[in-house]
Amino acid sequence: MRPRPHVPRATIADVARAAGVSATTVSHALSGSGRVNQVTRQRVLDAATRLGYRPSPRAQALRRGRSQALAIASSMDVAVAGGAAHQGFFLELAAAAAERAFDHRQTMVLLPPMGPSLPDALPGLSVDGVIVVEPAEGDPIIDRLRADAVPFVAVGSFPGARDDELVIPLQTEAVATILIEHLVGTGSRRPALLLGDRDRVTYRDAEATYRRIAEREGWQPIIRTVPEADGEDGGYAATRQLLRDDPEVDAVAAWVDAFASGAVRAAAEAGRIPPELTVVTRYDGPRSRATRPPITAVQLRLPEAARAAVDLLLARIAGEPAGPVSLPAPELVIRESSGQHQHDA
Amino acid sequence: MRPRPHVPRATIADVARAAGVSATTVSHALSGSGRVNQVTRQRVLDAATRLGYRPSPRAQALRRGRSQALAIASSMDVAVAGGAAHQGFFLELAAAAAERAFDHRQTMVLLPPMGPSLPDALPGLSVDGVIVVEPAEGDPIIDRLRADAVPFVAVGSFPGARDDELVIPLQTEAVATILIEHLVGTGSRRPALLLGDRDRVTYRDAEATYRRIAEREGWQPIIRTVPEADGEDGGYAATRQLLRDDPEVDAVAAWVDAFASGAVRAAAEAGRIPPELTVVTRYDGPRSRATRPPITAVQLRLPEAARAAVDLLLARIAGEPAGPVSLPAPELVIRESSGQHQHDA
DNA sequence: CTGAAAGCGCTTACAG
DNA sequence: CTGAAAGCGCTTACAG
Repeated sequence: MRPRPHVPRATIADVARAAGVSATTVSHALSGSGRVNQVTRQRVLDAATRLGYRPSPRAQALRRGRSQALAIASSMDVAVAGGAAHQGFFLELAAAAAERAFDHRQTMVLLPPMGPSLPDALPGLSVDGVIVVEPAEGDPIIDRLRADAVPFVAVGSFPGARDDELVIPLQTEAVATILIEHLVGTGSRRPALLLGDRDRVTYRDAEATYRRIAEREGWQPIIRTVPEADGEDGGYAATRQLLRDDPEVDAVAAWVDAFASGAVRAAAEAGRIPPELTVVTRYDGPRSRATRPPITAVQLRLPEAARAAVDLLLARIAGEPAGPVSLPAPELVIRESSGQHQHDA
Repeated sequence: MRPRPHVPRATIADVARAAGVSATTVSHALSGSGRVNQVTRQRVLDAATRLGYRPSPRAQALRRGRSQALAIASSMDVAVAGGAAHQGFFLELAAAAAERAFDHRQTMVLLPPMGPSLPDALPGLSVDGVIVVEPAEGDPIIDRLRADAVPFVAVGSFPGARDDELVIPLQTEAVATILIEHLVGTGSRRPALLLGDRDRVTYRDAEATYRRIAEREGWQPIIRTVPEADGEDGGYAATRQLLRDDPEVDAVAAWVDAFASGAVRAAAEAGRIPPELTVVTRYDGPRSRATRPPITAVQLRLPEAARAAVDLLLARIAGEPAGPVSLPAPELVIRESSGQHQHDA
């Protein structure tokens, strides 16, 4: 029972010797490829079991040119995607993607949040494809992947995507509409929009939707840009300034959840609590729930998106055509940061 | 500028040819090992740059017998560690571990939460070592790792750990003491303890600490066991039963955060809200913060633990002696689920 | 300082 | 049905 420690793993040659056949036959018998006599096959199987043989994944990877591994990377700055809390959007996707990959007998490599050395590290990875979360315009990760011709799929559309590149849309237009219409519904007359300073499709869609509805409602558009790298503090600073510049502002749609936490803090400091000033954000995650008061946000269906990303990427790697992706519709989750308005209405 | 697509990656042979030297010399020049003439080295470097050469990680892995990859696995059941939310304890560790691994030029494989097929998949992984989160008695992951002689480090002590096995203690005694003494401080006279149904060191320590303090305080020990696989619903059911059996119970220390959410729900249903019935849990994570009311818990210093785990594991793989690990002390985070008592006291 | 050769452990035409 | 041989792309004694 007790396996001998420090004994090197059995190789295919060991099994071949034990079964009295060639390595070729062992390979065929174990993989099911090629014709092998039933009796021979059984002999090989027995020998393999007896020796506790497991094909070396390293050798298989080299020989096949496949690592049976995928990676997932976020192109968001650490302050937004990682940082102290290490929770949220990216990890929710990563966990679901890892599970799905495992079901496909693939491994999922968790890459750290975007930093200067991340793109350079990509070519050294032993993976067959990469999932890129919300790439931006001129994303260095995308550039690198393209240059090295490694298959990838983006979660979230991105500016400059080519026709043959795979994208799982995060329905950002629908999400933006839900959120901004919610502001309309809560009676806001002067809502501001807080976006990150990169060119991302989610920001574009948010802005377009906001402007469209603003025009319809007769709002004067108020849009501020926050450096993504500043995270929560950036949202705080921008909101503080906003409220000083224009005390009439009665709502803040902070697109990034970290910004929203900062916005809530700045609002509280200015004595502007929920019924008087509403804060909403795009992603309903640990952060929107943990902030006091909790922040109204949208259920984005990230696990479904992650699973679709894995399936699509694997199909692409295998050279198979990929079917169209359809995700369940996003849903508004009303929390205290705007719930009061709701009741007032 | 624009790299040609579909052109296969340059190999060491291509570089050798371009530089007019042997592959051996290319290898030496690039790795810095062995003596290589400065002029020759430069020629090699130039050729490598020109061709965009990157050593194949697959070939290096096979040749060196190292994959430059680690994996992280949770031995907790899916209902506790993963499930719908996909957040929490395990992911907080995984994210910090991935960052640290990256700093060491290693890759981190995110394994899905424990399930029947997980242990069997282990030998097929191309990794040099594994981080196992909170193993239990007879843990199948540990068994497998031992059998295959793959280096591992446990985050959290575990029953049956051998002398030469690496462990990052999660200071469970200190944590248990902080939590139970907090119940004393809030004036609880009849606190119950909710543990999972596996044999884990954290449960052992919690129970021992609880019994010790109970004796000192003259409490009658009330301990219930919940199937880990039942997650939040298990905590709910156990607490409901508990309150029916003994309406005098005035506090529940639910060791697993999922149980604690269930406990809060059951308490609310029974009309027993915070000042009257306190709930505390071990891990201060997204779950304890997101539950209404938020739950008093302990800041466990998981990122520090994850970093120590990576460092230790890498040292072990390299055959280096590993220094002793010391983590910052855990700290109580008082939230509404017990905060009122605090004020009453 | 430089290179020919072996070998890491497989898989896959190819031949018999 | 079975096996000898080549080769995936490196690194590392070893020899010169």
